[in-house]
Amino acid sequence: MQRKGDTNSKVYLVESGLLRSYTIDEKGKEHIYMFGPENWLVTDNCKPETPCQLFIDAIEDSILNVASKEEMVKETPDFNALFRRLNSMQNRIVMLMSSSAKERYEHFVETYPNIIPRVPLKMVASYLGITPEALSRVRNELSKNK
Amino acid sequence: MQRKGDTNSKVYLVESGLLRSYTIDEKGKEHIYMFGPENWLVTDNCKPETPCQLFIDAIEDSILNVASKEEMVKETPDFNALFRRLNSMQNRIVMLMSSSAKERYEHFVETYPNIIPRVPLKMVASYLGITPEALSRVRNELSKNK
DNA sequence: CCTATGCCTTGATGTACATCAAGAAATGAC
DNA sequence: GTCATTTCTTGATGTACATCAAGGCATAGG
Repeated sequence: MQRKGDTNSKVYLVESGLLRSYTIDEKGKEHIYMFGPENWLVTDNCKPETPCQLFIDAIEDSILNVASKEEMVKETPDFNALFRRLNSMQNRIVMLMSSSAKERYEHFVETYPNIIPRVPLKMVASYLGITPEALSRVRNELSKNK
Repeated sequence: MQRKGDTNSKVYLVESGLLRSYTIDEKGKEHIYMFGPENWLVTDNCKPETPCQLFIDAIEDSILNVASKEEMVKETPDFNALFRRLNSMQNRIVMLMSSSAKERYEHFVETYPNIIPRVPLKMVASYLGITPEALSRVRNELSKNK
């Protein structure tokens, strides 16, 4: 139905049935991102033109109302901000489920390089869901490898 | 600025500065939910009339554009669905950062009781970010205590 | 019937991270 | 400057969860 890397910018409104969207990590393990029961809107919260990171398929036989993201944009002002927001939440959840503390930190540094110098590291640790001690060791590790 | 339990249904658009929204768990530890640098919209994604679960305050001196959620609703159709969605993502992230596998499972059962019987437990485990084995042990634990 | 295949469980062991404790380094108050 | 406070680091130990391996129990197909 939808596979990682597709640029299928669809939005699925579930009329009946049950969808799931999920990632598959490098070890081949699935991480379900969301179940989509009746009346849920299932989509990859990435920008319409970018490749998807999620797989979407049906767990039960389902009836769907399919729209394109572009259509939705017309109906909803400032949808770009919403996409950004939802997208970052999504990334966050996926990171929390499937990445190590080190990976989450590296991702954070890449994504929000301007935040790092502006907050105490313990706040970054908190954002990443780890302790300041763990973050300290992660950074120690990373600086050695350079 | 905003404290947990307030029904301060405000939306903060950050013009300059830096906000953070965060939870404090039962051990008194803070879990930052989001940083709000320039041009970000910071709010608790709960319904306008419900008490907030997040604290919001400023890390740097900040200039904010404050609106009420009600105002935003008028400008954006189907905002209710959006609130539900954002709210569930937020809960999810908070759970992932601060709760044990057991707590996450209990929360899931309460929140989506209708999902459980409809999917294999291994999918629930995946949704919770744990292995099927771990979920099995958690359920084992819980059934003993009844 | 027998044999797959997928799901769930249980046990043994490993590991990433937390917790606790202490000290170093930076920051600010006076 | 001194002292206090906060931040960051380092080490020792604990624990929640993962991983690996095996077996039981279904349901489906021959």
